[in-house]
Amino acid sequence: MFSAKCPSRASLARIANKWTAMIVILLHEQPLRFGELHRQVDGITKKVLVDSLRALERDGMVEKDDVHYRLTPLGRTLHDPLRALQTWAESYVDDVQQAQERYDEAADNRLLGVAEANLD
Amino acid sequence: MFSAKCPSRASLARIANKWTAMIVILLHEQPLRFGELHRQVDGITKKVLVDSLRALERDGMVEKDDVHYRLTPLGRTLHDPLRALQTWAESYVDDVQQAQERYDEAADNRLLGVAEANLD
DNA sequence: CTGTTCGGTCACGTTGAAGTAACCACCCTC
DNA sequence: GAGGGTGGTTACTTCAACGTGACCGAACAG
Repeated sequence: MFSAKCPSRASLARIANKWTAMIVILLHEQPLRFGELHRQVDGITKKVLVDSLRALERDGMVEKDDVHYRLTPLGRTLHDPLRALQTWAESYVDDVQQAQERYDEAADNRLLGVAEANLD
Repeated sequence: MFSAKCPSRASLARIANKWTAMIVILLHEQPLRFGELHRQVDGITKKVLVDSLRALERDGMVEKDDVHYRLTPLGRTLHDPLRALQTWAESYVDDVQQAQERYDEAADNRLLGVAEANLD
């Protein structure tokens, strides 16, 4: 798994990505047309949405039935793990932001310290 | 959450990434030194490992105690969701690979079909 | 039959993540 | 005090992801 050429690591790289997560979570609620997906995943460009959907189709997670994209059975098994990630992100945003502020402030203080030292 | 400027989406983007997943899973077993991490995460370069660890420290998920990197309490809450992703990847690699082969073969056949049509 | 929306494709250009290699301070040993 | 391992930093390059805008065929609306 931690070996560079292990296919399960490639597989992890494919699913551990924000577009995959958002698309799978949206399609789990209901099949959607291209345009509906495009509107719901705010800020995604057509190109990136097309590329993401093609990749998900290739990996057997999404299929297109006429005009609607829907999860395959394989894709449905992915929903819970990805949903858990999303839930984590929503639950702990604040802690993450506070940690970032503390870290950046500490970095600023270190820079100030260096500047003061240079004044000596 | 699906809004482009929502901070929880930024947060999701940060944790939904293969290096984050591998590092958090390894550090959950035990604190590790830089060199030990570097050896276990096969194929990662020093630069990328340094960058990833700095980002995780900034986000308050990892802290460095003397020479050992360890998960913070916040980082520990991330383990289960990421572990679930890893488990999924290991469980379904074969299905994904088969889907890819089918998809690529179908694409080849479409190309052949076009070539035949051109012969007419 | 004209215009419009939908679901793309194509040909770029730009950005950000990752690779490469050289260098460095610190510690340890011998 | 010379040499090796550890834990980085720095500068430069490469590559994949993403953005942009123009175009296009099919469907449908008027």
